[in-house]
Amino acid sequence: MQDYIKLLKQNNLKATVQRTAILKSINDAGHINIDGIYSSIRSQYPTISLATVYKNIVVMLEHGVILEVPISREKSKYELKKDDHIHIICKSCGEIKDIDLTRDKMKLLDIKNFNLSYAQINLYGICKKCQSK
Amino acid sequence: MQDYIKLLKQNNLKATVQRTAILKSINDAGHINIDGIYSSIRSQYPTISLATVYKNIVVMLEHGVILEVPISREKSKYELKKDDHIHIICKSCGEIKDIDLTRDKMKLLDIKNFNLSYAQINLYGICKKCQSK
DNA sequence: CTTCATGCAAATAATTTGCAGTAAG
DNA sequence: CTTACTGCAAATTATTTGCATGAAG
Repeated sequence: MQDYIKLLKQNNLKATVQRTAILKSINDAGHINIDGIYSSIRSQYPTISLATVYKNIVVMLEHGVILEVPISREKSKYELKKDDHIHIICKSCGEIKDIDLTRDKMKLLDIKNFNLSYAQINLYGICKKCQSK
Repeated sequence: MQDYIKLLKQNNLKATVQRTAILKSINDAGHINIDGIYSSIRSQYPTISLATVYKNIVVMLEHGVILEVPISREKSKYELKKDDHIHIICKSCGEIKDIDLTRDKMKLLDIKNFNLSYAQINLYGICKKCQSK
């Protein structure tokens, strides 16, 4: 829990009990959507409001504490910010597994056991035109 | 237009004027969200309803005619189904450019001119557990 | 003909906002 | 203290649904 407080302060955010609970929920799940976060926290903090979860997701995204994982035909999930990695997303159960991009030992087994139907590779940044604005 | 009719019939869908208009709108734009489709079609077919656009996006996704491009912090865009490719997405203007995965001549210039901040690589398929269900 | 799609209006779901009270630093 | 966060309720936005009519095959 101390780690989450540090993480928030490092990113210029007040460390409230709601925020640390959200980060814990995300970290425990790995990848989880808004409703999942809300219901997982409610058991511990029955008074937390859904609006608070929404507001904090926005602010933590803006401050780079978490990342959104937008998923075809589903509500976005969220993860703690970490090194670049590939998501393998099961279209049946929705489970998401991370494949780290450590060049020397990419987990080929996980990919081999996965019946791949399609890839979605998005690179985010600033295009040439916008760079010169 | 004839092409869109063929495309729809090949995928066991009735070729209505609304559907071909949606496909044309998507193809013209490359990548476009629901509202963009709706407003681009309205000038030609003022009577089309937003509900029809929604319904047809769903059915054309299910039949594999189009693909959803879910985007962090924005409404999903849609594209015609085509060979695998990478999206480079400008976080400033939202423009999406395709990078074809033709191994021999990947458009490196486009990537070089792009100020990359992060990559999002999602592989969709069926995980081992679900395969044996 | 028969089946399925359309457009409208209404229903539901998802997300955002305003504001008074409260906690963090 | 001062600023910013929370929770609630209300507002807004996004998406889905039901149904009578109309178009496609």
